[in-house]
Amino acid sequence: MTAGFDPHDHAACRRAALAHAETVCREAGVRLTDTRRRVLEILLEDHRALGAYAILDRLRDEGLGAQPPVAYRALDFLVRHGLAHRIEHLNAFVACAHPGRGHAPIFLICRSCAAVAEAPAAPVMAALGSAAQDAGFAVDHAMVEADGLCPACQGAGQGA
Amino acid sequence: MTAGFDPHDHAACRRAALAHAETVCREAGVRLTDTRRRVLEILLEDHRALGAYAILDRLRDEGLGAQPPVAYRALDFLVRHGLAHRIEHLNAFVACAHPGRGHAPIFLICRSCAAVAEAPAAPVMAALGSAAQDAGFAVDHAMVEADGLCPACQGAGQGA
DNA sequence: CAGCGCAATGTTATTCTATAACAGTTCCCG
DNA sequence: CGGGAACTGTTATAGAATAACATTGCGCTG
Repeated sequence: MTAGFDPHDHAACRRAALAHAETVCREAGVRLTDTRRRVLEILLEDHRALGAYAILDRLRDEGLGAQPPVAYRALDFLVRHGLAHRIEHLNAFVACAHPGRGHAPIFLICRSCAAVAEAPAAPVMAALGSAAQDAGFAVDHAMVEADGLCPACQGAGQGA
Repeated sequence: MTAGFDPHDHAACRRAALAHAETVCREAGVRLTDTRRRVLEILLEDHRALGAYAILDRLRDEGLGAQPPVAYRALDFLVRHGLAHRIEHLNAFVACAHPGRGHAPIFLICRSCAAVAEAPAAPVMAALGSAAQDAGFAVDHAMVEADGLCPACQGAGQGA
């Protein structure tokens, strides 16, 4: 169940993610404020990574705040609650693509169209855990990001 | 053969890495200039990630150049030739810990002492490749970085 | 050896990313 | 209604990276 590249009903996908966010926040006793919700909505527009400043520009256009901390605080919140993920390689953020699963996902990042998919992490994490154990290393958090080409961009013969 | 955490003859380790760098450059027909060599030496001082600006400070102290591009160009060169790696999660760089093997390694990063080890990548990459294939994604380059505690810091009961 | 061309360096300036610090506001709970 | 915690607004600054352009060094080829 890789989430991201497959065609799907994206309007439903967004609605579900937003509803899930409401639930998560209610259960955690935290507030999904206007700015936070709006940042999530912006990230949910498509399965693509956005930089904090790109998001900030959008917020500014909408009169929701013009300073970097506004965007960063909302993004930190979303990441903390598993509603979005940070893509280290891009210094950017994506909405979580499969609400409901507690996870440390692995990311497939298309270098042509910038789409980001989340793939099943378990086998990779197992292999990583085993390598770490051999080294006597205790893993807290693993980051797995693959650069490459998504199915659509392979078909289009993209090189960049 | 995880490289990094185990105690070892580090002087020999550095010498070998430097000799390897000479070879690689000679074979590739590129020049290991003063700045490039010096940056590699600085990275080789220990198995730890250094930011570009930390390296730049060292270069400045030694009169080898004071502007960011000096450090970035040398680092790009080293990374391009497999003599150093970029740690995305830290926006930092480490010397390659096992010269000679063509590789896309996986990194184990101690959050207490900042040591970085390279662990065998094959099983992790295999699992990742399989997940990518299921998604129809063509992987160019995979980044795997695990945060946690190295053996020494676990023993010391570190929390930060 | 002259001169061409490429690789590498030096430098200025700028952009992008991220956070510290502090003042003010809102909201919930008792 | 009062107190505290969470949230927002804003200023300022730190940190990471690159664009752009002038200059120098080096090797090759004619």
